[in-house]
Amino acid sequence: MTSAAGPAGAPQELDLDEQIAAYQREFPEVDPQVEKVVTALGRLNRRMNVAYGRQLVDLGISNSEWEVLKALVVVGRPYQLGPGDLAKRLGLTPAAMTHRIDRMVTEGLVTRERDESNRVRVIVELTDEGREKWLQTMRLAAAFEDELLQDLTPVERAALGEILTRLLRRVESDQPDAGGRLEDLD
Amino acid sequence: MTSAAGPAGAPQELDLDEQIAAYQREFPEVDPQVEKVVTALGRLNRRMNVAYGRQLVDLGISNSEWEVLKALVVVGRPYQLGPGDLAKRLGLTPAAMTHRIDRMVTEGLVTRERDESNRVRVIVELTDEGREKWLQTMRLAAAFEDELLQDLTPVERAALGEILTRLLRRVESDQPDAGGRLEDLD
DNA sequence: AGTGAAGACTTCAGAACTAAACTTCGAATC
DNA sequence: GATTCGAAGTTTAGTTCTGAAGTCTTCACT
Repeated sequence: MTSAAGPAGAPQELDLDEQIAAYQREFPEVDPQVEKVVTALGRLNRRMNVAYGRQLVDLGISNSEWEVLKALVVVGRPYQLGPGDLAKRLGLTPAAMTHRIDRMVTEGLVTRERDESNRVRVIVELTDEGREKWLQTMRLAAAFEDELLQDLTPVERAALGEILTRLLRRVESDQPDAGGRLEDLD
Repeated sequence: MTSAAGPAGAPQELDLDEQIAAYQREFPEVDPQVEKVVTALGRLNRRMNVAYGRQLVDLGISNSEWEVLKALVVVGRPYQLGPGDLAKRLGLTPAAMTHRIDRMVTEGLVTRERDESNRVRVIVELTDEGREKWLQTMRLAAAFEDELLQDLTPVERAALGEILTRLLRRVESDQPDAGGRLEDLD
Protein backbone atom coordinates (compact mmCIF):
# COMPACT_ATOMS: atom_id res chain seq x y z
CA MET A 1 0.00 0.00 0.00
CA THR A 2 1.64 3.20 -1.11
CA SER A 3 1.60 4.75 2.30
CA ALA A 4 3.04 8.17 2.40
CA ALA A 5 3.32 10.97 -0.05
CA GLY A 6 1.84 12.07 -3.33
CA PRO A 7 2.02 9.51 -6.11
CA ALA A 8 2.19 12.31 -8.61
CA GLY A 9 -1.53 12.82 -8.49
CA ALA A 10 -3.16 16.17 -8.08
CA PRO A 11 -0.82 18.64 -6.43
CA GLN A 12 -1.74 19.91 -3.02
CA GLU A 13 -1.65 23.62 -3.14
CA LEU A 14 -2.37 26.62 -1.04
CA ASP A 15 -5.57 28.51 -1.48
CA LEU A 16 -5.23 30.79 -4.48
CA ASP A 17 -5.80 34.01 -2.58
CA GLU A 18 -3.30 33.03 0.08
CA GLN A 19 -0.72 32.41 -2.56
CA ILE A 20 -1.31 35.79 -4.16
CA ALA A 21 -1.05 37.41 -0.76
CA ALA A 22 2.28 35.66 -0.27
CA TYR A 23 3.56 37.03 -3.55
CA GLN A 24 2.56 40.53 -2.56
CA ARG A 25 4.30 40.14 0.76
CA GLU A 26 7.52 38.90 -0.82
CA PHE A 27 7.45 41.03 -3.95
CA PRO A 28 5.34 44.14 -3.46
CA GLU A 29 5.75 45.42 -7.01
CA VAL A 30 3.65 42.55 -8.36
CA ASP A 31 0.21 43.28 -9.77
CA PRO A 32 -2.14 41.01 -7.84
CA GLN A 33 -4.73 40.99 -10.56
CA VAL A 34 -2.24 39.85 -13.16
CA GLU A 35 -0.74 37.29 -10.87
CA LYS A 36 -4.12 35.90 -10.04
CA VAL A 37 -4.97 35.34 -13.66
CA VAL A 38 -1.63 33.73 -14.44
CA THR A 39 -1.57 31.52 -11.38
CA ALA A 40 -5.13 30.37 -11.88
CA LEU A 41 -4.36 29.57 -15.51
CA GLY A 42 -1.39 27.45 -14.55
CA ARG A 43 -3.18 25.58 -11.83
CA LEU A 44 -6.26 24.99 -13.87
CA ASN A 45 -4.29 23.52 -16.67
CA ARG A 46 -2.42 21.26 -14.33
CA ARG A 47 -5.55 19.92 -12.78
CA MET A 48 -7.10 19.35 -16.15
CA ASN A 49 -4.12 17.33 -17.27
CA VAL A 50 -4.35 15.20 -14.16
CA ALA A 51 -8.02 14.64 -14.89
CA TYR A 52 -7.37 13.72 -18.51
CA GLY A 53 -4.61 11.42 -17.35
CA ARG A 54 -6.97 9.49 -15.13
CA GLN A 55 -9.43 8.99 -17.93
CA LEU A 56 -6.68 7.89 -20.26
CA VAL A 57 -5.36 5.14 -18.03
CA ASP A 58 -8.86 3.73 -18.01
CA LEU A 59 -8.66 3.49 -21.77
CA GLY A 60 -5.15 2.08 -21.72
CA ILE A 61 -3.26 4.89 -23.42
CA SER A 62 -0.95 7.59 -22.16
CA ASN A 63 -1.23 11.34 -22.40
CA SER A 64 1.64 11.38 -24.90
CA GLU A 65 -0.15 8.95 -27.14
CA TRP A 66 -3.31 10.97 -26.96
CA GLU A 67 -1.47 14.00 -28.23
CA VAL A 68 -0.32 12.09 -31.27
CA LEU A 69 -3.81 10.77 -31.96
CA LYS A 70 -5.22 14.29 -31.74
CA ALA A 71 -2.66 15.65 -34.16
CA LEU A 72 -3.43 12.96 -36.69
CA VAL A 73 -7.19 13.30 -36.41
CA VAL A 74 -7.04 17.04 -36.79
CA VAL A 75 -5.38 16.86 -40.20
CA GLY A 76 -8.30 14.78 -41.42
CA ARG A 77 -8.33 11.86 -43.82
CA PRO A 78 -6.28 9.95 -44.59
CA TYR A 79 -4.90 10.81 -41.17
CA GLN A 80 -1.27 10.93 -42.24
CA LEU A 81 1.72 12.96 -41.05
CA GLY A 82 5.49 12.59 -41.01
CA PRO A 83 7.42 12.17 -37.76
CA GLY A 84 9.12 15.52 -38.16
CA ASP A 85 5.85 17.32 -38.72
CA LEU A 86 4.33 15.60 -35.72
CA ALA A 87 7.31 16.58 -33.62
CA LYS A 88 6.90 20.21 -34.60
CA ARG A 89 3.20 20.25 -33.85
CA LEU A 90 3.69 18.62 -30.48
CA GLY A 91 6.66 20.75 -29.55
CA LEU A 92 9.19 18.01 -29.00
CA THR A 93 12.29 16.69 -30.70
CA PRO A 94 12.27 14.29 -33.65
CA ALA A 95 14.08 11.76 -31.48
CA ALA A 96 11.23 11.68 -29.03
CA MET A 97 8.76 11.20 -31.87
CA THR A 98 10.67 8.22 -33.15
CA HIS A 99 10.28 6.53 -29.80
CA ARG A 100 6.65 7.45 -29.39
CA ILE A 101 5.85 6.09 -32.81
CA ASP A 102 7.71 2.90 -31.98
CA ARG A 103 5.46 2.35 -29.02
CA MET A 104 2.29 3.29 -30.80
CA VAL A 105 3.06 1.00 -33.72
CA THR A 106 3.51 -1.96 -31.42
CA GLU A 107 0.22 -1.06 -29.76
CA GLY A 108 -1.50 -0.91 -33.12
CA LEU A 109 -2.58 2.72 -32.87
CA VAL A 110 -0.66 3.88 -35.94
CA THR A 111 1.33 2.44 -38.82
CA ARG A 112 4.69 3.63 -40.08
CA GLU A 113 5.89 3.21 -43.65
CA ARG A 114 8.30 4.84 -46.06
CA ASP A 115 6.83 7.20 -48.58
CA GLU A 116 7.66 5.44 -51.86
CA SER A 117 7.36 8.63 -53.85
CA ASN A 118 9.95 10.35 -51.69
CA ARG A 119 11.96 7.79 -49.86
CA VAL A 120 13.48 10.17 -47.35
CA ARG A 121 10.10 10.62 -45.79
CA VAL A 122 8.13 8.38 -43.49
CA ILE A 123 4.37 8.33 -43.23
CA VAL A 124 2.66 7.79 -39.92
CA GLU A 125 -0.98 6.88 -40.37
CA LEU A 126 -3.76 6.37 -37.88
CA THR A 127 -5.20 2.85 -37.77
CA ASP A 128 -8.90 2.18 -37.30
CA GLU A 129 -8.11 1.16 -33.75
CA GLY A 130 -6.25 4.43 -33.22
CA ARG A 131 -9.19 6.40 -34.48
CA GLU A 132 -11.53 4.44 -32.27
CA LYS A 133 -9.34 5.19 -29.26
CA TRP A 134 -9.42 8.85 -30.13
CA LEU A 135 -13.21 8.77 -30.27
CA GLN A 136 -13.44 7.14 -26.88
CA THR A 137 -11.08 9.63 -25.26
CA MET A 138 -12.91 12.45 -26.95
CA ARG A 139 -16.20 11.35 -25.46
CA LEU A 140 -14.74 11.22 -21.95
CA ALA A 141 -12.88 14.49 -22.39
CA ALA A 142 -15.94 16.27 -23.72
CA ALA A 143 -17.99 15.08 -20.77
CA PHE A 144 -15.37 16.32 -18.34
CA GLU A 145 -15.09 19.64 -20.09
CA ASP A 146 -18.82 20.17 -20.13
CA GLU A 147 -18.91 19.54 -16.43
CA LEU A 148 -16.00 21.87 -15.84
CA LEU A 149 -17.76 24.73 -17.60
CA GLN A 150 -21.25 24.00 -16.34
CA ASP A 151 -21.26 26.89 -13.88
CA LEU A 152 -20.65 29.41 -16.64
CA THR A 153 -23.46 31.11 -18.45
CA PRO A 154 -23.35 31.07 -22.25
CA VAL A 155 -22.34 34.70 -22.18
CA GLU A 156 -19.48 33.98 -19.83
CA ARG A 157 -18.32 31.09 -21.94
CA ALA A 158 -18.28 33.21 -25.03
CA ALA A 159 -16.43 35.99 -23.25
CA LEU A 160 -13.90 33.57 -21.83
CA GLY A 161 -13.29 32.03 -25.22
CA GLU A 162 -12.86 35.41 -26.81
CA ILE A 163 -10.43 36.69 -24.22
CA LEU A 164 -8.34 33.54 -24.23
CA THR A 165 -8.19 33.62 -28.00
CA ARG A 166 -6.92 37.15 -27.87
CA LEU A 167 -4.22 36.25 -25.36
CA LEU A 168 -3.24 33.26 -27.40
CA ARG A 169 -2.90 35.35 -30.50
CA ARG A 170 -0.55 37.63 -28.67
CA VAL A 171 1.78 34.90 -27.43
CA GLU A 172 1.74 33.10 -30.73
CA SER A 173 2.68 36.24 -32.58
CA ASP A 174 5.47 36.97 -30.11
CA GLN A 175 6.82 33.45 -30.43
CA PRO A 176 7.35 33.13 -34.19
CA ASP A 177 6.28 29.52 -33.98
CA ALA A 178 9.36 27.26 -34.13
CA GLY A 179 10.95 26.52 -37.43
CA GLY A 180 12.04 30.11 -37.58
CA ARG A 181 14.05 30.15 -34.40
CA LEU A 182 16.52 32.94 -34.71
CA GLU A 183 17.86 32.98 -31.22
CA ASP A 184 20.17 30.41 -29.80
CA LEU A 185 19.43 29.94 -26.19
CA ASP A 186 22.36 28.21 -24.56
CA MET B 1 23.14 25.53 -36.27
CA THR B 2 20.28 23.24 -35.40
CA SER B 3 19.02 22.81 -38.88
CA ALA B 4 15.86 20.86 -39.24
CA ALA B 5 13.01 20.24 -36.92
CA GLY B 6 11.67 21.63 -33.70
CA PRO B 7 14.23 21.74 -30.89
CA ALA B 8 11.43 21.48 -28.39
CA GLY B 9 10.74 25.18 -28.63
CA ALA B 10 7.33 26.60 -29.21
CA PRO B 11 5.06 24.08 -30.89
CA GLN B 12 3.86 24.83 -34.36
CA GLU B 13 0.14 24.54 -34.35
CA LEU B 14 -2.84 25.03 -36.56
CA ASP B 15 -4.92 28.11 -36.26
CA LEU B 16 -7.28 27.73 -33.33
CA ASP B 17 -10.47 28.05 -35.34
CA GLU B 18 -9.27 25.54 -37.89
CA GLN B 19 -8.59 23.09 -35.15
CA ILE B 20 -12.04 23.54 -33.67
CA ALA B 21 -13.55 23.08 -37.10
CA ALA B 22 -11.60 19.84 -37.45
CA TYR B 23 -13.00 18.58 -34.16
CA GLN B 24 -16.52 19.36 -35.30
CA ARG B 25 -15.92 17.55 -38.55
CA GLU B 26 -14.55 14.45 -36.82
CA PHE B 27 -16.77 14.47 -33.78
CA PRO B 28 -19.99 16.39 -34.44
CA GLU B 29 -21.36 16.03 -30.92
CA VAL B 30 -18.66 18.30 -29.55
CA ASP B 31 -19.63 21.75 -28.26
CA PRO B 32 -17.42 24.16 -30.19
CA GLN B 33 -17.61 26.83 -27.54
CA VAL B 34 -16.44 24.50 -24.83
CA GLU B 35 -13.73 23.07 -27.00
CA LYS B 36 -12.49 26.50 -27.90
CA VAL B 37 -12.09 27.47 -24.29
CA VAL B 38 -10.33 24.27 -23.36
CA THR B 39 -8.03 24.23 -26.35
CA ALA B 40 -7.08 27.86 -25.91
CA LEU B 41 -6.35 27.24 -22.25
CA GLY B 42 -4.04 24.37 -23.04
CA ARG B 43 -2.18 26.18 -25.76
CA LEU B 44 -1.82 29.35 -23.80
CA ASN B 45 -0.34 27.53 -20.90
CA ARG B 46 2.10 25.73 -23.11
CA ARG B 47 3.32 28.90 -24.71
CA MET B 48 3.68 30.57 -21.38
CA ASN B 49 5.83 27.74 -20.12
CA VAL B 50 8.04 28.02 -23.16
CA ALA B 51 8.36 31.74 -22.52
CA TYR B 52 9.22 31.24 -18.86
CA GLY B 53 11.71 28.59 -19.88
CA ARG B 54 13.56 31.00 -22.12
CA GLN B 55 13.83 33.56 -19.38
CA LEU B 56 15.01 30.95 -16.93
CA VAL B 57 17.89 29.71 -19.03
CA ASP B 58 19.13 33.29 -19.14
CA LEU B 59 19.24 33.20 -15.36
CA GLY B 60 20.86 29.80 -15.27
CA ILE B 61 18.11 27.80 -13.61
CA SER B 62 15.56 25.31 -14.88
CA ASN B 63 11.80 25.38 -14.74
CA SER B 64 11.86 22.59 -12.16
CA GLU B 65 14.12 24.58 -9.91
CA TRP B 66 11.92 27.62 -10.24
CA GLU B 67 8.96 25.63 -8.98
CA VAL B 68 10.85 24.69 -5.86
CA LEU B 69 11.94 28.26 -5.25
CA LYS B 70 8.36 29.46 -5.60
CA ALA B 71 7.08 26.91 -3.14
CA LEU B 72 9.67 27.90 -0.56
CA VAL B 73 9.11 31.61 -0.97
CA VAL B 74 5.36 31.27 -0.68
CA VAL B 75 5.55 29.73 2.78
CA GLY B 76 7.43 32.79 3.99
CA ARG B 77 10.30 33.06 6.43
CA PRO B 78 12.28 31.15 7.35
CA TYR B 79 11.60 29.59 3.93
CA GLN B 80 11.66 26.01 5.11
CA LEU B 81 9.83 22.89 3.96
CA GLY B 82 10.42 19.15 4.04
CA PRO B 83 11.01 17.12 0.88
CA GLY B 84 7.75 15.27 1.24
CA ASP B 85 5.77 18.45 1.65
CA LEU B 86 7.50 19.97 -1.33
CA ALA B 87 6.73 16.88 -3.39
CA LYS B 88 3.05 17.12 -2.53
CA ARG B 89 2.83 20.78 -3.38
CA LEU B 90 4.57 20.31 -6.68
CA GLY B 91 2.63 17.19 -7.58
CA LEU B 92 5.54 14.82 -7.98
CA THR B 93 6.96 11.84 -6.16
CA PRO B 94 9.27 12.06 -3.15
CA ALA B 95 11.95 10.33 -5.18
CA ALA B 96 11.95 13.10 -7.74
CA MET B 97 12.23 15.68 -4.98
CA THR B 98 15.27 13.97 -3.57
CA HIS B 99 17.06 14.37 -6.87
CA ARG B 100 15.92 17.95 -7.41
CA ILE B 101 17.14 18.91 -4.00
CA ASP B 102 20.46 17.20 -4.68
CA ARG B 103 20.98 19.41 -7.69
CA MET B 104 19.80 22.56 -6.02
CA VAL B 105 22.04 22.00 -3.03
CA THR B 106 25.10 21.66 -5.23
CA GLU B 107 24.06 24.85 -7.00
CA GLY B 108 23.71 26.65 -3.70
CA LEU B 109 20.03 27.51 -4.08
CA VAL B 110 18.90 25.61 -0.99
CA THR B 111 20.38 23.79 1.98
CA ARG B 112 19.35 20.40 3.32
CA GLU B 113 19.77 19.34 6.93
CA ARG B 114 18.23 16.91 9.35
CA ASP B 115 15.73 18.28 11.80
CA GLU B 116 17.48 17.66 15.11
CA SER B 117 14.25 17.82 17.05
CA ASN B 118 12.74 15.08 14.91
CA ARG B 119 15.44 13.19 13.15
CA VAL B 120 13.19 11.46 10.66
CA ARG B 121 12.58 14.77 9.02
CA VAL B 122 14.72 16.79 6.71
CA ILE B 123 14.55 20.55 6.34
CA VAL B 124 15.08 22.19 2.99
CA GLU B 125 15.76 25.89 3.34
CA LEU B 126 16.18 28.63 0.80
CA THR B 127 19.62 30.27 0.72
CA ASP B 128 20.08 33.98 0.15
CA GLU B 129 21.27 33.16 -3.34
CA GLY B 130 18.14 31.11 -3.89
CA ARG B 131 15.95 33.96 -2.76
CA GLU B 132 17.83 36.34 -5.01
CA LYS B 133 17.29 34.01 -7.98
CA TRP B 134 13.62 33.93 -7.21
CA LEU B 135 13.47 37.70 -7.18
CA GLN B 136 15.19 37.92 -10.54
CA THR B 137 12.88 35.38 -12.14
CA MET B 138 9.91 37.08 -10.59
CA ARG B 139 10.87 40.39 -12.17
CA LEU B 140 11.17 38.84 -15.60
CA ALA B 141 8.02 36.80 -15.19
CA ALA B 142 6.01 39.80 -14.02
CA ALA B 143 7.17 41.82 -17.01
CA PHE B 144 6.18 39.05 -19.38
CA GLU B 145 2.82 38.64 -17.72
CA ASP B 146 2.09 42.34 -17.83
CA GLU B 147 2.81 42.35 -21.50
CA LEU B 148 0.67 39.29 -22.07
CA LEU B 149 -2.34 40.94 -20.46
CA GLN B 150 -1.77 44.41 -21.82
CA ASP B 151 -4.56 44.19 -24.37
CA LEU B 152 -7.13 43.53 -21.68
CA THR B 153 -9.07 46.29 -20.01
CA PRO B 154 -9.14 46.31 -16.21
CA VAL B 155 -12.71 45.10 -16.37
CA GLU B 156 -11.75 42.22 -18.58
CA ARG B 157 -8.86 41.29 -16.33
CA ALA B 158 -11.07 41.21 -13.31
CA ALA B 159 -13.69 39.17 -15.13
CA LEU B 160 -11.09 36.74 -16.37
CA GLY B 161 -9.62 36.32 -12.91
CA GLU B 162 -13.02 35.75 -11.42
CA ILE B 163 -14.08 33.17 -13.97
CA LEU B 164 -10.83 31.26 -13.79
CA THR B 165 -11.01 31.21 -10.02
CA ARG B 166 -14.48 29.75 -10.22
CA LEU B 167 -13.34 27.04 -12.61
CA LEU B 168 -10.37 26.28 -10.44
CA ARG B 169 -12.54 25.92 -7.40
CA ARG B 170 -14.63 23.39 -9.23
CA VAL B 171 -11.72 21.19 -10.29
CA GLU B 172 -10.04 21.41 -6.94
CA SER B 173 -13.19 20.36 -5.17
CA ASP B 174 -13.65 17.45 -7.57
CA GLN B 175 -10.07 16.34 -7.05
CA PRO B 176 -9.85 16.05 -3.28
CA ASP B 177 -6.31 17.26 -3.40
CA ALA B 178 -3.91 14.33 -2.98
CA GLY B 179 -3.23 13.04 0.44
CA GLY B 180 -6.80 11.91 0.57
CA ARG B 181 -6.71 9.72 -2.49
CA LEU B 182 -9.47 7.22 -2.15
CA GLU B 183 -9.36 5.70 -5.56
CA ASP B 184 -6.75 3.36 -6.80
CA LEU B 185 -6.14 3.92 -10.44
CA ASP B 186 -4.36 0.92 -11.89
C1' DA C 1 27.06 11.08 -64.66
C1' DG C 2 29.73 12.55 -60.24
C1' DT C 3 30.25 15.01 -56.29
C1' DG C 4 28.69 17.86 -52.44
C1' DA C 5 25.35 19.74 -49.47
C1' DA C 6 21.04 19.64 -47.23
C1' DG C 7 17.06 17.38 -45.28
C1' DA C 8 14.44 13.51 -42.69
C1' DC C 9 14.73 10.21 -39.70
C1' DT C 10 17.13 7.19 -36.37
C1' DT C 11 20.53 5.88 -32.92
C1' DC C 12 23.21 6.80 -28.83
C1' DA C 13 24.43 8.85 -24.41
C1' DG C 14 22.85 11.48 -20.55
C1' DA C 15 19.14 13.86 -17.65
C1' DA C 16 14.80 13.72 -15.00
C1' DC C 17 11.01 11.43 -14.00
C1' DT C 18 7.73 7.30 -11.71
C1' DA C 19 6.92 3.17 -9.03
C1' DA C 20 8.44 0.24 -5.78
C1' DA C 21 11.78 -1.62 -2.54
C1' DC C 22 14.56 -0.30 1.21
C1' DT C 23 16.48 2.26 5.50
C1' DT C 24 15.98 4.75 9.46
C1' DC C 25 13.84 7.09 13.19
C1' DG C 26 9.93 7.71 16.45
C1' DA C 27 5.86 6.22 18.86
C1' DA C 28 2.67 2.86 20.70
C1' DT C 29 2.16 -1.42 22.89
C1' DC C 30 3.17 -4.98 26.00
C1' DG D 1 12.73 -1.49 28.35
C1' DA D 2 12.16 -4.47 24.02
C1' DT D 3 9.19 -5.04 20.02
C1' DT D 4 6.38 -3.77 16.38
C1' DC D 5 4.21 -0.50 13.38
C1' DG D 6 4.16 3.52 10.64
C1' DA D 7 5.97 7.69 8.57
C1' DA D 8 9.91 10.25 6.01
C1' DG D 9 13.52 9.96 2.83
C1' DT D 10 16.56 7.66 -0.10
C1' DT D 11 17.95 4.18 -3.41
C1' DT D 12 17.16 1.22 -7.50
C1' DA D 13 15.19 -0.15 -11.92
C1' DG D 14 12.91 1.14 -15.85
C1' DT D 15 10.64 4.89 -18.90
C1' DT D 16 10.60 9.02 -21.70
C1' DC D 17 12.52 12.81 -22.82
C1' DT D 18 16.69 16.17 -24.96
C1' DG D 19 20.90 17.06 -27.65
C1' DA D 20 24.24 15.50 -30.62
C1' DA D 21 26.07 12.38 -33.83
C1' DG D 22 25.10 9.16 -37.58
C1' DT D 23 22.62 7.16 -41.88
C1' DC D 24 20.36 7.42 -45.92
C1' DT D 25 17.94 9.86 -49.78
C1' DT D 26 17.40 13.65 -52.76
C1' DC D 27 18.66 17.82 -55.21
C1' DA D 28 21.92 21.10 -57.23
C1' DC D 29 25.99 22.12 -59.45
C1' DT D 30 29.93 20.93 -62.46
